[in-house]
Amino acid sequence: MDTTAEHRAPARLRATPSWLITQTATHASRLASEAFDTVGARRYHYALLAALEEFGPASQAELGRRCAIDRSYVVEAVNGLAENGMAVRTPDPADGRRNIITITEAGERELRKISERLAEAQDKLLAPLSPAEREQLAQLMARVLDHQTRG
Amino acid sequence: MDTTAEHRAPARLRATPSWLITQTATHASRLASEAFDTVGARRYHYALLAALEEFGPASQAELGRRCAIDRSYVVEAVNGLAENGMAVRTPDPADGRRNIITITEAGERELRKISERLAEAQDKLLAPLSPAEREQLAQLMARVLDHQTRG
DNA sequence: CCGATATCAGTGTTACTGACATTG
DNA sequence: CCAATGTCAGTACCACTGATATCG
Repeated sequence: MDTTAEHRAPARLRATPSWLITQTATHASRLASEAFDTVGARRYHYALLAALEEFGPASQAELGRRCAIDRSYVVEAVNGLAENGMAVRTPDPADGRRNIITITEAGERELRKISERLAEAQDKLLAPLSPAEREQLAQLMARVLDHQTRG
Repeated sequence: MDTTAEHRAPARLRATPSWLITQTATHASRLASEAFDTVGARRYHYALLAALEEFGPASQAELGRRCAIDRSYVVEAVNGLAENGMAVRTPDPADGRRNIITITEAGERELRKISERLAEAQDKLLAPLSPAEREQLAQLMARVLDHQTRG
């Protein structure tokens, strides 16, 4: 975007939390994408691998629920992971509808590699905030998110 | 999305600010879109009308810079506004490259109407936060945003 | 028959890229 | 010649919808 904002945004926008959030999210996404690119990964790789590592093998539907990714998109995401040998998809012998997705060692290595790069991106994103302020922001955001997903 | 998260998201995700932000932004966008829909408006209507009202007539390039909308998208956005009689596009007599966009009275009425609906959406989004916490969140976000846009 | 699952086809929004002609 | 502007064509990511087949 060539929108190098040497001007100030309208006060109405700056006073609208949803605008601040979506705008900040754009920068967050760009920085995260750059981090993913350095290891040839995608956004959903990180999410799915994190879920598989933390909770163990899971069905695609459960992965979608965990990571807030739509079922239809989980299909493509798992395809990508399987093609790159980061996860394995096998039918569930106990339930003919399900697939069981399992993370591989390569997937676990990839997850750690992505995490390092992503941490650098977080640092760039939150550069102007102190550690305490970063924590505060994360807490507030998590509460808003919990309310939207659970409440 | 049918991802009714009765499960908890992976700790790695919840510890990643960019994930929290983009996730929250998804909900913010949805709530804002619903608000826009009630008055038949779009996201960029609000942004452009707000800039036109606050700073007066402007070129498309300047509107893009103010609102952080790409030039190529401003074209379509202004088309939409002009078709609905909310703004007028005239060539700049002083600079043959530029158009001058001016808000109409209908546009100003529309802006106020959108603002009301949008305020309700903010309330739904930030429901779990106290007024002080909402202010805190806005401040933190604005600082992050300023750092990303100004450098 | 109902509900969940995996899959696929398709839509809509929006950020972004690259190209182009025109003008300063 | 270079920079800015408006415009257009096209890409990519992702949320979301709806349909379908299968299975419990």
